[in-house]
Amino acid sequence: MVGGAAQDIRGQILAHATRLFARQGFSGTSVQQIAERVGIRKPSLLYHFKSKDTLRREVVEQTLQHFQKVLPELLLSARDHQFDRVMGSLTGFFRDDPDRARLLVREILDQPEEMRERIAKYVTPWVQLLGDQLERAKERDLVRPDVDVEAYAMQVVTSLVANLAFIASMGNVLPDHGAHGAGTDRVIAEMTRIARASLYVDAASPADASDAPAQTPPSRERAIQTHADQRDGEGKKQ
Amino acid sequence: MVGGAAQDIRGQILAHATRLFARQGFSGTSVQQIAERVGIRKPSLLYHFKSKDTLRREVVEQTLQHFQKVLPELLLSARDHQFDRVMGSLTGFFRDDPDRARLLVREILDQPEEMRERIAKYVTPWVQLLGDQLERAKERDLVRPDVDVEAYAMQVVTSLVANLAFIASMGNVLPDHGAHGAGTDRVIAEMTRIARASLYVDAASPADASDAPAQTPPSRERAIQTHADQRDGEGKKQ
DNA sequence: CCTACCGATCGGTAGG
DNA sequence: CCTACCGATCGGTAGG
Repeated sequence: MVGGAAQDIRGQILAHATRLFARQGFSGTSVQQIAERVGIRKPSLLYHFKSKDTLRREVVEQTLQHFQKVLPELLLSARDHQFDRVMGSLTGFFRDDPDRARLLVREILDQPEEMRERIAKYVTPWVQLLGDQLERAKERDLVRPDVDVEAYAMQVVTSLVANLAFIASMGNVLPDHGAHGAGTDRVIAEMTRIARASLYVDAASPADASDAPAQTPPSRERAIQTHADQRDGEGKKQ
Repeated sequence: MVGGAAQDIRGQILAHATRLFARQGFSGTSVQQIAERVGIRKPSLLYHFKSKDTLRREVVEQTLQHFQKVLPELLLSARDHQFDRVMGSLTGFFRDDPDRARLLVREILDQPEEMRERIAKYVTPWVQLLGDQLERAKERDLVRPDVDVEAYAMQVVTSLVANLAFIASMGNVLPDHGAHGAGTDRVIAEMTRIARASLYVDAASPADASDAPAQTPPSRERAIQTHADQRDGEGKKQ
């Protein structure tokens, strides 16, 4: 309640700054430009954020915090199964606002030191948690023995962010054959397939009945193929 | 011979511009900064390239032309086998000068329209050629039937460029366990493994005779696993 | 949140 | 390839 309107302005500044930094880059965007979109003067903006660089930091922090807030439920609710669900949710975060992906890629290039720290803070814990789960799945012979679980997890995140950032900027480069025209979906589908196929041991090797917990007809139930086509609704360009 | 020295200056400008654009971005780099490194004055630089934007275009064009000049031999000499060799050479191009990767990523974000055209010109033909080869390998049951060959090829290139650009900027994010500290190799090794494992049909599954077409112990001859462990020397975490 | 204003730097041109 | 110089814009401050 207190300062509700001021909060709103701060939020507007952050929102417009995110958009512009993502699309034009930090040094390609002037404080003046951001202020214009918000509908205030430049010195007023600099009252809320005491420098352009402060604004940049808060924009990035906000994006990563949102990521951190949303990620846990996805990964924790998904054990070693539900592969497509995890991929779909992860993809969804960046699809909901592709500027997030563009912003992160730009920051990696522009502020590498800072981003190293932020990744250590926001991403690495989850990569390690996922890595542990995969390591256990490996012991149960569900995951290929030669997977470098940490590098794999990091790779999936990297591909995802890069792909979404690139598509957001230039659209899909693949020729759109077929009537449906959703090239983005095609890229994401193949990316998901690659991630899945390179992770799991292929169709059951019969002999590991010894190994697998008794309960299961192991490879089939894996729930992994569930939504192989998970994104129908939104990103579609029709 | 004619204008040899002038050519040299032009080349120096291009070289320093590539470096600076890759590391600081286009709008984060001033003409003055480039001129300083070359050891000339700003107006002299603008005699060789009539605007900053012209310089940018030539920098990008030069990088892509080098790529185009070097790629054919790699891909043509490699048929459906020699997977690791192709990946290695492709990786090598960007490893030789990681600024190439950073520059391309930046251009995708900064000049998406232009990059769409350039990718269509420089990359798509090779993606399609590779796609054709993979499609044939698919008919011979070497490649997984569900691979989207074009999307796959594009994905491999995208991952490669993104990974190298990120590593060039921030180094490796993975904890360096093991004494040697070559985290880059580890990332590239896992990226290569993912690309290979998600492409080829897996090693013969003994008991699924029921499932598999009668014909084949197909997977053995594949020549594909040649260097399946090409990261022994370097990337291994030991 | 504003007007007024700062020094610094930007890309680029004139003119030789 | 240089000196000299241009108008425009940059991030930011003073002061209210």
